[in-house]
Parts: sequence; C-alpha cells; structure tokens
Amino acid sequence: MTEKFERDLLRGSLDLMVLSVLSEGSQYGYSIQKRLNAVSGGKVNLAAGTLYPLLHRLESDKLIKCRWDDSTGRKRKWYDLTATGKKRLKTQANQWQQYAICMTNLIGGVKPKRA
Amino acid sequence: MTEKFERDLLRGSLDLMVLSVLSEGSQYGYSIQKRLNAVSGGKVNLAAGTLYPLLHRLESDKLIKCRWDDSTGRKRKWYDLTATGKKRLKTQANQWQQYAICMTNLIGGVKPKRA
DNA sequence: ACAGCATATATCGGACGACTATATATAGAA
DNA sequence: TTCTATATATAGTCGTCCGATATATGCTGT
Repeated sequence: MTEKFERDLLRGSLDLMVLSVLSEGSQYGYSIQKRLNAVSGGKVNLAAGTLYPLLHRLESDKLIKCRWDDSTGRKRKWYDLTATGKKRLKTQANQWQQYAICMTNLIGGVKPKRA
Repeated sequence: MTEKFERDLLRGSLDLMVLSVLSEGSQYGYSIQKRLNAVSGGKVNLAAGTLYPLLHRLESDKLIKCRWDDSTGRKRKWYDLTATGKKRLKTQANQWQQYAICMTNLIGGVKPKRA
C-alpha cells in the first residue's frame, strides 16, 4: 500500500528533508532513512544509493559535518548541521513555502468541474 | 528581481503545473509560459527548451492533444487536456497535496515526538 | 524600407541527481 | 550456522531541466 511519491517530486526537496531531520539533532544515515519513512507515512522511502551520496554531497558543501562514533555499541557515522547548514535550511524552507503557495494557487484553480 | 525557484524544486511538478494551466482552457506553448510566469509572480520562468519538450512528452503520453490554428491571426499550436489528462491532473494534484502536507510537517519542526 | 524586439516553436547537448544493483561488514535471532 | 536487520559505500543508468542555437512572423519606430 502506501505508495511512494513519484521520483521527481522529491528531487529538489530531498536536501531540505534531510536538513530538516538533522535540525532535530544528531542522526546517522540509516536513522535518517527510517525517520523520513516514518514521518511520511511510508511515502518517502529512500534507497541507500540515494541517501549516502546525498549525505556526502551535503558534507562536501559544508552543510553538515560527520564523526564516526561507536559509543552507542555500534559504529555509526553521525551527522550534524553546520552553521552554514542551519542557514541553508532556513532559506530553503522559506523558498519551499513560497513554491507551495504558488502551487496551491495553481492547483486550487483546478477545481470546479462546473456545476 | 523576483528570483527564480531553484532548478530542481520544480522538477516533478512542472507537468502538474502545465496540466493545471490547461485546465483553464485552450492554450498554446508561449501563452502557458507567460501564464505560469504571471501566476508565480515571476518565479516560474520556463525556458523554451524546457517547455516544448515537456509539451511533446505530455502529448505522446496522450495527456494533452494539439491542433494548429491561425484563426486568431497567428499560427499557433493550441493544446487541450484529454480525458486521460484530466484524470491525471486530479491524481497528480492529490499526490502533490499529500507531499505538501508531509513537507510542511517536516519543515514545521516535525514537532513533538511521541505522546 | 528597415532595424529591432516580442512572439512562437523546435532540437541538441550538458549537467545533475534519484534509483538499481552490487558489495561489504556487524549484531542479533532462529 | 544461517538468516535477517542494521549500516555504509560506489558504479552505472536514466530522465529531465536548462542553455544554446535556429528559424520564422508580426509590430513599432525611424
């Protein structure tokens, strides 16, 4: 059931999704994956081949930073937002909201299949 | 100034945008471009190299149909939604709204865990 | 008449990212 | 031991958004 969102619908907001999740606190890749899945009711189900390259990209853009840590009993790569990342999160979220308003106007105008 | 939305933000919803515009009635490529620009306050500014291939794709998917007409004084390629296209518009709009809810939750701070 | 610009459509090639497939390794359960 | 879930990684594929480029017409100003 719970069908996934279409591929390209997520493109362009996946970065924002991950940054948002990380704004809740430290996470590692796998936990981000599970968190997004939970929050979306199963509709965002990132493949590992999507997630890890994405994290590497965010890291090389200095939006997030990582550290290996096994003090929780298992070796994991923990990620945190950088200051730049927090700023980016804000501007991206803002832009997304403007985009959403625009889309809502467009779609909203769809409605009436005449009386 | 009105900056354009980031490239990939629109990816995945451009089809929906165009279908929405066409639900208002017959339009030709150039007018769709101008209409989206107006509705978005200048933030959606499709390149011709984006728009026309997109229209061709929607047409080959039988979501829209076209006819050349110059009775308005100029030769233009007019597009209309097909029955399939109208159906697709509804399901896509619906899916987008679910996606928007999901994003809003995330951006909104995902808020309180448990309880 | 002509220049210049907006209108109008079209295609090609580049860039980039989501996804599939594949690989590796460890922890816990059967 | 075997199987599954956890955990990370990369290579290759594919779709599409966009810039560049091409062509043609209509209008406006000089």
